[in-house]
Amino acid sequence: MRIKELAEAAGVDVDTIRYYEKQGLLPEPSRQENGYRDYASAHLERLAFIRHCRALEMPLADIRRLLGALDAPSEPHPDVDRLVQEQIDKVRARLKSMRALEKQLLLLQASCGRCDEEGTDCGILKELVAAAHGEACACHAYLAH
Amino acid sequence: MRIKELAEAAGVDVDTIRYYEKQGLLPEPSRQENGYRDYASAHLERLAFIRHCRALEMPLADIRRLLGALDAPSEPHPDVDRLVQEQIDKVRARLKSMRALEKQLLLLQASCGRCDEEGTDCGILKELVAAAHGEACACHAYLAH
DNA sequence: TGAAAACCCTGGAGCTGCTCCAGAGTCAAG
DNA sequence: CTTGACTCTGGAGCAGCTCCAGGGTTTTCA
Repeated sequence: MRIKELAEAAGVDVDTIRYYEKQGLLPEPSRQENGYRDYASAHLERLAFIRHCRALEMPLADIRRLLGALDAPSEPHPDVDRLVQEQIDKVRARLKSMRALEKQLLLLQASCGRCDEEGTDCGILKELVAAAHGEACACHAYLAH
Repeated sequence: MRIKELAEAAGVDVDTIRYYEKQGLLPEPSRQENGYRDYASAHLERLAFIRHCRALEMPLADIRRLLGALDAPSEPHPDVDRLVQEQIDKVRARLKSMRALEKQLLLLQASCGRCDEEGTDCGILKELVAAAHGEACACHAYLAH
């Protein structure tokens, strides 16, 4: 399989494949006589695994560990459980702050008094300035990242 | 005010201030005789505004536009409203995918059969491999970003 | 008084996870 | 035999910072 075939099969960019190889996530494939990379089905499997983990927003470093666990199936891999838990925690923290974010933005939007046409006295800008001034601004408190 | 004072007043890193200056978000302050930056309270105000917008996760380019609107209060600024709306849309899309993410991760976690101690037959890894194989995997469908 | 600590400057590299580009080689179709 | 599609490598670019090296300045305190 040449790189473009693999890319299409996995639904990723050709460059991404080469990037994963450079990062040590995908093993170097054998080469054809002309120097082109020559992939086997094992590569597609591994690439699909990586993409699935990425869809779960795991960082590449974590995926590397999972792959290591996959490669040594008979050894204990206490990391796996923890990685998933950490990922869940990350996602939940992010969810919380995104919900606060949405609320703030909606408030902000509501404060706008049709500034598009009038061109003056924009409620949104006023609100942002006031909020930046601080005392009454809750955002900075609970939007900490 | 020297840069560290400003940084502490706004709760940002000194480097971040210099970065904003380089990016044209913060006007260049005057300099003391020794070449140190010398900030006025207007800088603090502007920096607080920027940080507030960043807390709402607006990209710097959008903030630049808002600042432009602030600097020309008598002119019409039809962008402001739209920027806020776009930001709301972004946040909502992200919320949706994060919720799906959380669900997937919880399913994944539930599939683990105490692999930490046994060291073999990790349900999570099996699940990830199976999911990567594809047919029954919903993640890739609705986690598209 | 003098030394050490803490601050400031600039320019540039590093982080993540790709994506894109230049410049060159290879291969198949018309 | 030319055109177009593919491949290779190495490196730059994106966002939004953060950190570092190598130098100068100011403050502190013994």
